[in-house]
Amino acid sequence: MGPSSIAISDSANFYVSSERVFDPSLCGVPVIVLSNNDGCAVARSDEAKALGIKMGAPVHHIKDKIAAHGVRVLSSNYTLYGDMSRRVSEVYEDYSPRVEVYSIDECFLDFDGFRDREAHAKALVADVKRRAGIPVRVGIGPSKTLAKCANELAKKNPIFQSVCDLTDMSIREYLLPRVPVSDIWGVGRATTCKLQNAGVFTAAQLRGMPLKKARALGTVVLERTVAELRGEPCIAFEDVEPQRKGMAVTRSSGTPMTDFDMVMEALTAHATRAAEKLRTHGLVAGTLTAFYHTSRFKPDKPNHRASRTAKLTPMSNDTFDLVAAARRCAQAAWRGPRERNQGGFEYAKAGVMLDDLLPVAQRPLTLFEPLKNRSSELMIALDEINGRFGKKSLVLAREGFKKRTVMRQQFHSPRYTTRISDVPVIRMS
DNA sequence: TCTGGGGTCCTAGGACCC
DNA sequence: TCTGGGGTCCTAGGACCC
Repeated sequence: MGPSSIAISDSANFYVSSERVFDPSLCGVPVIVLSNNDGCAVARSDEAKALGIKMGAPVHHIKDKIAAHGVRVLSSNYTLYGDMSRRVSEVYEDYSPRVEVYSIDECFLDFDGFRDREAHAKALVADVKRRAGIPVRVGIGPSKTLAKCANELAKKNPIFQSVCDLTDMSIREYLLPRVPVSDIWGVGRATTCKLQNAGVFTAAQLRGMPLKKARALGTVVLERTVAELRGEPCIAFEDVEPQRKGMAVTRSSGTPMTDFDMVMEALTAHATRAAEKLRTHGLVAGTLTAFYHTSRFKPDKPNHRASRTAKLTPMSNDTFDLVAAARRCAQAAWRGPRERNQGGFEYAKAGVMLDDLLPVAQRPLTLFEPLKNRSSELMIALDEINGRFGKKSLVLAREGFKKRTVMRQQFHSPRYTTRISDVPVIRMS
């Protein structure tokens, strides 16, 4: 049985807010945080949003704005954000018996049984600000979708002072006609278009759509959304983390990859990282897919997308196994003889995806497998060395020694919370 | 010059089987 | 001459999310 009152708390401009905790000079001024490779803006402060900087805007498209308004630009610092996320959810634990971590900056909270939900939420908002330094907003409702609607309303209307409660029917009657369908959780661009063509523009109108019609127009997902808008919860509260099904490590390359060895260096780095991720989660993978492709933003240049899948038998989380599989895939998909790139392709992105994941303990043994796995000790040593001396201290030679595959991260802030050497020295006088 | 990365779920359609 | 129907499993691709 799920809770009959659900809250969702989300952090405002989470990456920017995290940076501001440790660098107050970022407060009150426009700030953006960039994606990997410093490619585009993935987080913006309110001031940056006010300048018209859009989510996902390529940096080179907005460089005039950045210069003209003195926008502060930061590379993403996921170590910091991950740690701040943990601090915020620790506060949530004090305000709800059940917390579902939904994303790095959002948690669902079981809000059942609190006498004054709004006061409780406001206390939570103040406490997160005090203990973690992060501003959050809370939406409350009888289903996840209505809680999300409430959260949207709290975000967009300062009048709510960071908390909006849609549990009450009469309040829903007043507010749902004011929520556009495009703002509803689970309704994206394609569905918005279909709904509008059918004359459905608001959350209240969508709520009134017959379930069968919703299913025909969309899928079972839209049907669930309609039910949830009516206050009938269909999406479970998941406070135990479900077994993950796949994982991926993919990157755009700073410079175009023009020969097999360059592609293979990137794939080696990604397969290595993927194997590390598997080991941290105590998992093995049964399938590996390697891909590489040219840039979709250069339609005038020769275009090629390559992707191959290999079975990992036995299932594995060993760096050498994964790199070998990635190599087989890359080679099978390579156009022309290895030494030559016959199409003159400039590959812009490469990645490794893993599927059929299983906890190590449940790994099926194969007939000819040695009882003691030689490689696991090697992998433990590898992880320990890289843990102690820093990422990529020890890598496979295949990854290459040249700096060409290193990510561009020009504006990286210090790892304030996880590296003692990064903590700024404060001089007392 | 320079355009992110990592997930989940659903559906349709093909292959295969009896 | 007549040329089924129903089930499962798998995969690719779409849509959506943050």
